[in-house]
Amino acid sequence: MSDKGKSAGKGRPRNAALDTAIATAVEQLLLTDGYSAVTIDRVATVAGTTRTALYRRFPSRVALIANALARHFGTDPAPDTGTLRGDLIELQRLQVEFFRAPIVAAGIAGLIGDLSGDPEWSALFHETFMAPRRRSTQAMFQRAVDRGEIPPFTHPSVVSDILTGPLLLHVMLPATGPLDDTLVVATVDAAMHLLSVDIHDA
Amino acid sequence: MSDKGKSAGKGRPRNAALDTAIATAVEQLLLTDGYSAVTIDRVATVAGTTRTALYRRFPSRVALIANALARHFGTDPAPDTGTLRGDLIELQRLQVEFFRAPIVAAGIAGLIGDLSGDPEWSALFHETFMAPRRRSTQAMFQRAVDRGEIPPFTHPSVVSDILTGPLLLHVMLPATGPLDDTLVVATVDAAMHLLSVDIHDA
Amino acid sequence: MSDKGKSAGKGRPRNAALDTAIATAVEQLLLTDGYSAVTIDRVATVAGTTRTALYRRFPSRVALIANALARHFGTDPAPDTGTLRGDLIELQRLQVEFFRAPIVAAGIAGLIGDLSGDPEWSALFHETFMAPRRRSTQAMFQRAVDRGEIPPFTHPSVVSDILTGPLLLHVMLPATGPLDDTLVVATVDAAMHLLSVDIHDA
Amino acid sequence: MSDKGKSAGKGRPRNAALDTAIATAVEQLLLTDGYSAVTIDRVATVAGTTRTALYRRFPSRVALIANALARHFGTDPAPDTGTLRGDLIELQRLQVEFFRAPIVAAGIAGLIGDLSGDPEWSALFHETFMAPRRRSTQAMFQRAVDRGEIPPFTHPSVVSDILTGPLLLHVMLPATGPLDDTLVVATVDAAMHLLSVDIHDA
DNA sequence: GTATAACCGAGACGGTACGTCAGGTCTTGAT
DNA sequence: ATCAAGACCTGACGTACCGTCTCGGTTATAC
Repeated sequence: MSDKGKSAGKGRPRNAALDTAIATAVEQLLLTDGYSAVTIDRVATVAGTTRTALYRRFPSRVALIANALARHFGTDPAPDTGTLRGDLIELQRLQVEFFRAPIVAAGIAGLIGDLSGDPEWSALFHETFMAPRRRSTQAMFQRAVDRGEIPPFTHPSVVSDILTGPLLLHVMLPATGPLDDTLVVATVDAAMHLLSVDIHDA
Repeated sequence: MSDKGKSAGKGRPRNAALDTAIATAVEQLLLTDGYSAVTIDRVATVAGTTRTALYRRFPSRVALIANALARHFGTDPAPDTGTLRGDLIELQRLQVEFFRAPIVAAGIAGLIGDLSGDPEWSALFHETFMAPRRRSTQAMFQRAVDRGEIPPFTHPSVVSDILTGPLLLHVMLPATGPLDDTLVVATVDAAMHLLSVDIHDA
Repeated sequence: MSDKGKSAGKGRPRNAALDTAIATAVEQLLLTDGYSAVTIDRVATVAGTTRTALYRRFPSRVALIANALARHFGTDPAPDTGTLRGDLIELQRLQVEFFRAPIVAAGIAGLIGDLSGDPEWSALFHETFMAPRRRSTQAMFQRAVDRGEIPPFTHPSVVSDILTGPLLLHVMLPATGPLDDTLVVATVDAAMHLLSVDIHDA
Repeated sequence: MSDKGKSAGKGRPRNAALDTAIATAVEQLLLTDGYSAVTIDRVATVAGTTRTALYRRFPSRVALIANALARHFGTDPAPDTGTLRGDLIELQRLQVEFFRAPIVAAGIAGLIGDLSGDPEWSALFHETFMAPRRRSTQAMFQRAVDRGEIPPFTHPSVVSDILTGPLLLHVMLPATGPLDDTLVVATVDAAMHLLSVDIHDA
């Protein structure tokens, strides 16, 4: 999502302090003044640098913000507690942690909004923030099948939707209330049910 | 969400043809060029009028677009088929119909993104697009309780989240795939389960 | 310069109170906020009426302001003191009185500026504010010739220019200093000299 | 009157071609369509650039036009012909040349009008266009005094008023007729007279 | 006494310009 | 190759005027 890791050795090296100054500036602006306040100009000013330096690192405003959110996207290994329910609870705990991070909560709606309409960026966003968790979720299901906990399931992605969708809803529309533990339990519960019965039996 | 219906009789009346020309222009731009193309300037040009006429009707770009989406928000009465499952299926059918409308699909992500950070607008959006359906859903649950289909339930809003969240996820991130019937059935199934058992039993 | 005096008897008569309210509003705005503040909207608001009523009286903003200044344009008869010098002194006194009126001082530069480029309006302005005094000045010169005070003069208009030009300069460019009596005496002096000698003798 | 000559070496230098394109555009619009046609928008369009580039150079429309006129303001040294009369004739020739320049004739009335009410801008205008000539005029008088041509004079500025005022009057109100040589001779004549006699003797 | 006509208030309408802000690119001199 | 600085074009923002128009309602005179 960024251009980091360019320095191949030739010319003047990147100023590492700038990298962090920029990241800090983005976060600060996002938290204090909201998504719309995160402009290239203001980030540069707050970071004490110039537009040029920003564009050398990020190709666009969206990339800049996406990168800031990505820093808060845990790369924890897929949970493997031995039971499906334990795995799911842990998974949701991780997801909630991500969505509840103030920077994520402040930025994700605007980011998705700005992405919408551009399939390329949209796909990249999905691949960065959604796909990894979805993939580890699928593996989790497979382990449960292998253990005999649940029967083979033919529509695993809808379960991911039910796990993630309600969380996203709460993050994007704060008027729906806080992202609390009741939601974690309920989504896990629902997922367990869908995984236990064949969907067209229901 | 708009200023329509203002005229108390005084002054020159609004040109109704303009109202529709504007709405049409918004839809057209949204569908052909995407959310970011829906600027006050372009809408005015396409509608064959001026910025002034737009600002007379809508206080901001957000209101303009929200109004266009609201036109596609069905005000159908809460479904009442006699059975909880039938009600839920019908509810989801309505929701999917709304989210699948090309204009809604094209505009909702950007709209929610632009709303984020402004609690007032955010609340208004929620009240306009989310709350009505949520309220009729609660009534639906109550009827099922009265009929003895399900036990009293203490967290009805999480069920609404599980019904709506996954749909929103698919609309906003097209990379997750189309909004198909599998999702309808799965969400209804999950909701039925959550309503049948007490949540902390699960 | 205005449309006053229209009432031919038939319909509802003009509200005379509005006429004065408008004139007062123009003067007030001109004096307190300057020429650029005298907009149709603001005048209407301050006068407690509407644009419509203004446009019924004046065809344009310029006419509105010109009318306000004209109210301060004395229609005193051409002075006739018996001597040329006495006449000239009196004439300059009248001119200074006009140019020093706060409303005139505040409005004339802007008015002439807005007129510039439109020969029709420009001619009307000249005819209204300049020509009358110029004509009575010519008559004054003729009386002096008849009395034998001065020889016949072939370029009387340049004398008018020398009498009026310096006053206008001071009104339009306050940085040149106040419009004081020294200027009156000097201009009269200069005019007397020009009238006494033939110009190509000098 | 402008922001030119800013570059201290840093950053991308101003595009000099733009400077001239803008000046040309202003002159063209002023001459063909008049003062009121000289808007930021139109100048930018005609100059083939953008509003932004204009605002980078001039803080306002007034500054833009003032700058265009200033280009036609001769910086010729104070005339020194050896005789007061010769100096005055030469001075008036220069003034007439300035006021008769089509751009000046087209723009000065509007410019002074827009300035009126803003003492700061008004003073700057006076300092730019009026004061230099006035100062060299004072020096001219002093030389004549030194030569013994005229007695010491205590109100030199009124003579400047009489020299410039009538010219300005003719430029601003074309209905008073063209700015011809008769006016030059008459104003010089009047000035000579005022300088030769003590003013309160007259 | 009832047309008719001009007024009044309110406010919408198409235009045009304003001055600002943002995005993303390019150019310069210096490190 | 990086950095700070800043110019450049593009395009949108929201506001303010202008002068015109269309309403409903109100006086007046004139038939």
